[in-house]
Amino acid sequence: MRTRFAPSPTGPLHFGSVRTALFAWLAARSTGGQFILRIEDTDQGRYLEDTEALIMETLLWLGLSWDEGPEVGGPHGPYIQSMRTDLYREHAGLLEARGAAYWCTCTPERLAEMREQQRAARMPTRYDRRCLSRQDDVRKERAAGAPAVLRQLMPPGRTAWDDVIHGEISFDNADIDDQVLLKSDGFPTYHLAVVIDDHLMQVSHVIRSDEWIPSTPKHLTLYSALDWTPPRFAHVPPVLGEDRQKLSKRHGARNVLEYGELGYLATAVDNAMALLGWSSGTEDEVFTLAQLVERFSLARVHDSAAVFDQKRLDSLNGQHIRRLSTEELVELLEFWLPGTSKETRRKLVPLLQERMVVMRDAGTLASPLLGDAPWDDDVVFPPRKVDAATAIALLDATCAEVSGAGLEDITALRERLTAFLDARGVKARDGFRVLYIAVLGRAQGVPVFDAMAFIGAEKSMQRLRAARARLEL
RNA sequence: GCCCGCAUCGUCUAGCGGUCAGGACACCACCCUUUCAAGGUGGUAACCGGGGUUCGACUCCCCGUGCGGGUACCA
Repeated sequence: MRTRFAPSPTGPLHFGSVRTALFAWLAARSTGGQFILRIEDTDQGRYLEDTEALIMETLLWLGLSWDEGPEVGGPHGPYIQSMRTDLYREHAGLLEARGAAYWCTCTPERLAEMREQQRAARMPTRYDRRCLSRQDDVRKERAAGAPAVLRQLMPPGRTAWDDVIHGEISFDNADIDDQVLLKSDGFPTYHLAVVIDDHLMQVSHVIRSDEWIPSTPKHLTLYSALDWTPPRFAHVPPVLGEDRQKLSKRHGARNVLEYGELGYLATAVDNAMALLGWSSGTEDEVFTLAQLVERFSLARVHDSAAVFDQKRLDSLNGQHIRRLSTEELVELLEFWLPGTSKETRRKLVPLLQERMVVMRDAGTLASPLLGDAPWDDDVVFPPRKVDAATAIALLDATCAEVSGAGLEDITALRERLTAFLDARGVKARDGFRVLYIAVLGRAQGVPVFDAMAFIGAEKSMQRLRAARARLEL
């Protein structure tokens, strides 16, 4: 199977567009085929500087490498449409010679007016083929330098195909417009370019977003006029935002790369995207990219739109973090806990791993251990169910224990302090909250005794005494 | 307006004529527990509506409704 992802460089990639890329990539990889990246920059007006680089960076971050495309090249290049204009013009000429396309000199103004009238008459809006019946005049106008476009001549009949996702879909050709193939600036439209490129690049399965369904008959007609065997089409449903609107740039859809900056693992993002419209058929849902390759099949891709759920991503990210080996996490943490040694991170991992939702959480969790533990002003101290006298006694007892027995055996330390609280009729869960606040500056976080062992006896006692001082005021 | 697609818990989904309609996220409760998490157990929660077809419809067909998309010299 040969698939491709063909984005236009009009902005960063969001969850919806990357999901389509993931499916195309997975389809190719899971069948031992090739994945092609092609940049569709035929619209000069919407082109946005630097987005090719952004697109490639995004795909690479997610682990979606391409076999053919920009940078890596390939046997069917170039893989940037603006560098293939000769190819498009050549085939456009062929189409014209075969009577499958004709020139049109209608002005945008006339076209707009025509559509307005059709709409007012409750008719479908389509080009009325005025120029088709006056081709001699059109030829003269073009010779005189009049701007013109090449239009596809939609033949009568019906066009149908067996969509991989949707099954049989068919259109009455009469409902389909004579699509512009070559714009007056000489550039091809998407419709011409996509057909030529997919064929020349030997794409076997066109996996693209649902929104292309209405133009597929145009493409199929082109394949037929060119005497080419069309590829299979797989139109994947859209990804919707919480507002049930299709994810789009103007709708605040986030640049996928931002998830990385927020501390999401690429593999978790891949996993979350795959689950939007695909399911394994088993009850397993947590997969790495490699595991997705093993299980993926286009046949199990859904045909209805999916609403993106951030909570689900969070959950998946936490699960992927927990599945990391200590060494893997130690590596990854280097970026999130700058300035720490590998040894330090190794000691931290057991305390952090099961508490992180995103990598960024490591910083929050570890900060009281790596630096100061600023007091959280919202915290109630002493905490509920513990009076000041008990809190002071506990703090003193802890200090005495630490200076005496040290922090070698925190299990024994905990047991002695539990007994201490017991004797005073205070539940350990309530009493120890005092220690959490004293040591971490807040009521929750990594386990206190581990925290004390980490920062050492000296610093621990300092914090315990500082907390005690607050109670005496 | 015209054309096309889609429709199961709040969300992602399993289901492919006969199921107590299953799982996950979220939510709630309990257990575990030095906090918070994690983990465990249990719970609340769904087949858009109406007609058919059939002994039997979530599953098939039709209509309606809703949502999404297309209707550009944008992709």
